[in-house]
Amino acid sequence: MANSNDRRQPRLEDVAALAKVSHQTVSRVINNHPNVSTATRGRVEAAIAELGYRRNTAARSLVTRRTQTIGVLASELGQYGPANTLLGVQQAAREAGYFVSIAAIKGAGAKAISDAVRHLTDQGADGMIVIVPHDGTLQVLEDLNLDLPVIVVGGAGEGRLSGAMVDQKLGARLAVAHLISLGHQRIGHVSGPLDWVDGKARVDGWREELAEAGLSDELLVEGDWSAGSGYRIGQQLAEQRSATAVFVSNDQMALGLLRAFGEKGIRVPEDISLVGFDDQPESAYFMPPLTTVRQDFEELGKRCMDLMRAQIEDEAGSGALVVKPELVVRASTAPRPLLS
Amino acid sequence: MANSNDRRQPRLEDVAALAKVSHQTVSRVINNHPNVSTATRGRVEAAIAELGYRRNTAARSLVTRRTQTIGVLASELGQYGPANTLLGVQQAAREAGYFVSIAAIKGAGAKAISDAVRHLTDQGADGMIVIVPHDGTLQVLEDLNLDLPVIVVGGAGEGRLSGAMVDQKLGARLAVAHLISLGHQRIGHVSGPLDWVDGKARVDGWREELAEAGLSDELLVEGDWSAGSGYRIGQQLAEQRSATAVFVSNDQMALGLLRAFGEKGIRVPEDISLVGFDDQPESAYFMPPLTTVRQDFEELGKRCMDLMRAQIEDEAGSGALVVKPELVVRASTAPRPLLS
DNA sequence: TGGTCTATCGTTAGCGCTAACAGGAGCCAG
DNA sequence: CTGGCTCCTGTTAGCGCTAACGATAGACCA
Repeated sequence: MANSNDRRQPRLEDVAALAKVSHQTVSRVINNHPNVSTATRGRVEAAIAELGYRRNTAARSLVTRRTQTIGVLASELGQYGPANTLLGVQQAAREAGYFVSIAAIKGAGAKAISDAVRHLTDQGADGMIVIVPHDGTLQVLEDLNLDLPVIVVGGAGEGRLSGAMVDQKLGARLAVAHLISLGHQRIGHVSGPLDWVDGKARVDGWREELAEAGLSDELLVEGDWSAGSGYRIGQQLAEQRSATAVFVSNDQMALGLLRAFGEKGIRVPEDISLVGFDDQPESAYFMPPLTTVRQDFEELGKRCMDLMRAQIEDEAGSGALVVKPELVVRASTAPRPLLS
Repeated sequence: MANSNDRRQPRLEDVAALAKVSHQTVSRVINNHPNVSTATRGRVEAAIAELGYRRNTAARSLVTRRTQTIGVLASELGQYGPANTLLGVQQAAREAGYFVSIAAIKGAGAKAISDAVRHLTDQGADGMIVIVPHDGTLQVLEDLNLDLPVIVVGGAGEGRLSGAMVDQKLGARLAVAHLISLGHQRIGHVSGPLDWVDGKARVDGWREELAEAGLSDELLVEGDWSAGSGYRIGQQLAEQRSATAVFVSNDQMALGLLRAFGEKGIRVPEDISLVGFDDQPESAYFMPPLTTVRQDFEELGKRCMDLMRAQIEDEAGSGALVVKPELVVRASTAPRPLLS
């Protein structure tokens, strides 16, 4: 197939020669400029196809000062949520003709963040999407005062740094409302770290729903998102026995609670009800299957990318910025036990 | 700080003017060429620092025909293994001064793959790392006959397409050997899809270890990696009751089995032992905590990136290509029950 | 002293593309 | 028939960088 004298990639000039036009006309065809006659357009397109021409991105970037690259700054990429958000971003980006370059960071140290940001700007990223929903990170980014569009996934909407988000507060309220509707009155909460945007928002939602029902919001314990922290907290809660239901800020911690309760002989949902958050695929196979709040991370990523595109191309943002979460009722919740 | 008349990014020329040398000398300093006197080098570096100069990647790529970008082709990026492999790749890449651009695909259709590959080559990737350990994918890639280095994570080592891998067969044998050492003789296997490289390798390991012990390898069921498939298969196995131990090809399917067994009143590990594969962080909090085979995905990604770098820069590959897995014994395995 | 060699630095060309301008053909009104 | 317009196409310059070659000065040896 390939020409054995395989010199190198064809360039505009080669296409132009074959189509008997100037290289500029070929450029016009590629970029969909008007004012190209149908006839020559056809000849050019045929030549492009024949040579298998592909535009050189570096050359184009050099002159347009655009790389068509979106940098994604992410921590915890190994986790379900961030990984799937990245997936959504990538998909939307590719459809829109953008490349996605990633920079992962461990922890949220200022240096790690600025190094990663620099890495992305060195590549000439046209914009940056941040999947590090951690207060400290936002502050560092704010201070860096970048001169390119920055979208923060789940961003708080305050200041310049914002983006699409899942309505965390609503999700939390759905969970708590579900528990209240089952008759529970002492509803605890195992939160994520409180310096994480999402963690805090879920606490707020839990509080608000309780307040409206006139219930107490005393029972709050802070975890670190990991199953291990859920396990340790579960052991404490098992000692106290002060709640009949717990809203847990993610499914992994809920798994930890489940095991701690199992070991202490506390039955879920007979003795205590549990609601998680995220709806990872595995959660349907916990014992018992976990009632949880589903958030569509992929959709979230897509929305963020759409927003990014609107900013870069100076169009009006189209889609809604808030993704609605959804309660998925399974078997870890039941009516409040009579005694207790 | 910044000059209020903030024109644009400084370029070589600006640095050169400030340091009173030619732009070429600045280029030499940046690229660590020899034959630059210490004095001028110092002046140039000072000028670079003062202006905050950063080299323009597009311009450099245009002339060097290198983008310093590694494309990562991945499916199932939402899963624990691939996501963490990507993490390792990214980390090693950044340390080596490479950018990482991703293209995710759903499924393994030939068109999806070639579109993604084209997307990466359009960006001018210097090399491609493939995290799609699926036979069909490898075939498609082979047929595309790309003229850039391609590293396949977990690659079979056959033909051009290979890369670093975790020794899957060894991992499977560790798992089975552990079960045998506990006295089990009827050891089943729930495999991953058999057209996945890893899935097949684990079946082979299971077979080999059984054969050496003179045990039967009749009990093989194919899953699809998901917890759901594990659940369905678990229900079947619970009916049959033909094995005292099952080696499951990943932790998620093991979770499904666990739940199916739990529902049928089959106790793990008292009635049946279970070994998983992967050692996801959650597996320690299953009920019971899962004995499994740990593979270090991040290390795997790093090794692949090292290999890539060696290929691009024409050095001898340094590190070992095979990462050793490790058996993690927890509570889902126990000696063979006496009756049965 | 003169020639050669080496270390250091400058000059020139060009990577492949797009923006800006220039030019020519066709059309219409006066 | 001419001026001015529109539509299409070509020519030129330059994005910021590195490779290749040229030039200069000092070192070193015969």
